[in-house]
Amino acid sequence: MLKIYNTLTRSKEVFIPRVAGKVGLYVCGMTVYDYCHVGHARVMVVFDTVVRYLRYSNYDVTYVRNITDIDDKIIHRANENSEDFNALTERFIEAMHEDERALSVLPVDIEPRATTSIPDIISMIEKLITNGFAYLGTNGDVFYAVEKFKNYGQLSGKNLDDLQVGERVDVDLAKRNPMDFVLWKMAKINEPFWVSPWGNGRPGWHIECSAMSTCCLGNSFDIHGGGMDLQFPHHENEIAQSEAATGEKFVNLWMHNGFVRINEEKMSKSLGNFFTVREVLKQYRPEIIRFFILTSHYRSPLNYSEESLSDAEAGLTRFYTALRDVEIVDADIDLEFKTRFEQAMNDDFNTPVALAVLFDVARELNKTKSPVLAITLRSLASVLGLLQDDSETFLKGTNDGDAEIEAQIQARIDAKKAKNWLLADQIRDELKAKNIILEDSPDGSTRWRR
RNA sequence: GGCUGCGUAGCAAAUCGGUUAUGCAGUGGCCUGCAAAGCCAUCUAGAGCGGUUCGACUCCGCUCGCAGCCUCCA
Repeated sequence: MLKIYNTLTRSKEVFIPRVAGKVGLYVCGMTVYDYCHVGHARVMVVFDTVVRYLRYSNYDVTYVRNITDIDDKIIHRANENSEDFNALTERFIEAMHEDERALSVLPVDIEPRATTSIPDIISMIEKLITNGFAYLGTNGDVFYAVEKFKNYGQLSGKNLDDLQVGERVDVDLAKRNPMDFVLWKMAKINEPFWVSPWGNGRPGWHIECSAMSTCCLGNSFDIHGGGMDLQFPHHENEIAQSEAATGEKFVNLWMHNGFVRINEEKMSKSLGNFFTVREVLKQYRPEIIRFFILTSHYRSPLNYSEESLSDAEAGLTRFYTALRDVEIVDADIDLEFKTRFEQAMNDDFNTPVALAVLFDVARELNKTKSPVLAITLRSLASVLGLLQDDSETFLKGTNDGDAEIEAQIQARIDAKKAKNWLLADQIRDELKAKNIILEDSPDGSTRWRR
């Protein structure tokens, strides 16, 4: 029985899909004006793992994750680069897909873009105006009137009266209420625009997600996810928009993942303290990043550090070492470990506990070399998107220079046969200086890893 | 000011009202020419103060500390 923590109720709930056996999942994706950083990688990996586990649990999942390909920052960056905004977003969408593939993130089912959803966005804004939830501001922008929506604040636990409006941001006098937010923004000179009943302009940020999610998944759907920082105002506003437009309950279950931190501080673009996925990939193999992300529960903070990454590498090495030399056969997996793994994942996708179960499998496997345990380890790990590589490939890395290493190892084997321990140890030390670790087998052969 | 969440051993990270989490590192042993890998054993816990309880790291309250949101943010 799968339980998931619902931000809306602040408790773990037994997951019951609207339609038996089917799950509609929408996750707020990236604004594509720069490379993805580790924080974005966390969203991708976490929800990829959620989807993998739901599918493993025999749910028919429709996974939608949008791309925000028009907004102020994109326009700004395109201007900085003297580049067409479409060219800019295309570049970063391609880069994002590359990062995802590297991290073994499976493609989403539907990847709607704001710029190709304009008619849906306009029609939702029209409904909001008709239903009395939106109005034309004095500057020509269309705004959502938050006080018209009686449950405003239900997700974030905020009360309109308690919010310190205007303390750090100037109040826009075009709005009736300072908390009102823009649905349609008039284009300034030289800005990209789309034609609408309210003039040439572009959609506000929040409305695109309401339009795209309901278009792809229906007025009501099962799970909506995203980073913690989107809880307010983004997701709060999505609820207000969608429910005011459709008159139906928008989403049953809200999932929010925790931040990646650096030195106990949120990793973010605005703070400038971020590492892009491709930067980290220069130093660590992609599976290490994925493993690192899954060593922490998705709602907990995840502190990024060199030490955490090398710990992750050590952990993966242990797994791949255990899998080495064991024949992978087609067999039923060990029921006890399978049950423990599922219990962990059923408890709000508790990947740290699931990994602990896999480490227990690895210990047994090391003791017994049982093919059943090997297939158990590999198939359960595949639910987490891990351990699908060949052991030798992982342990040796992809660098070249292997022939030279093999030659030195042969020289050492000869030295060992001659009981020339001094030379044998010298060769081993030389290789160790190049981060090559040797392991002698009882049969006289030697193998190595990086 | 309002609202969230968190505080576990050297590091990372979970579970759980009473029984070994787990990984890395350390220590002792087995194995090895010596190592490495592996196996076995083992040392470091639960911010502080109260309360509930036969018993609390686990539930409740308060204090302190940290992070986040209230502005774009995954």
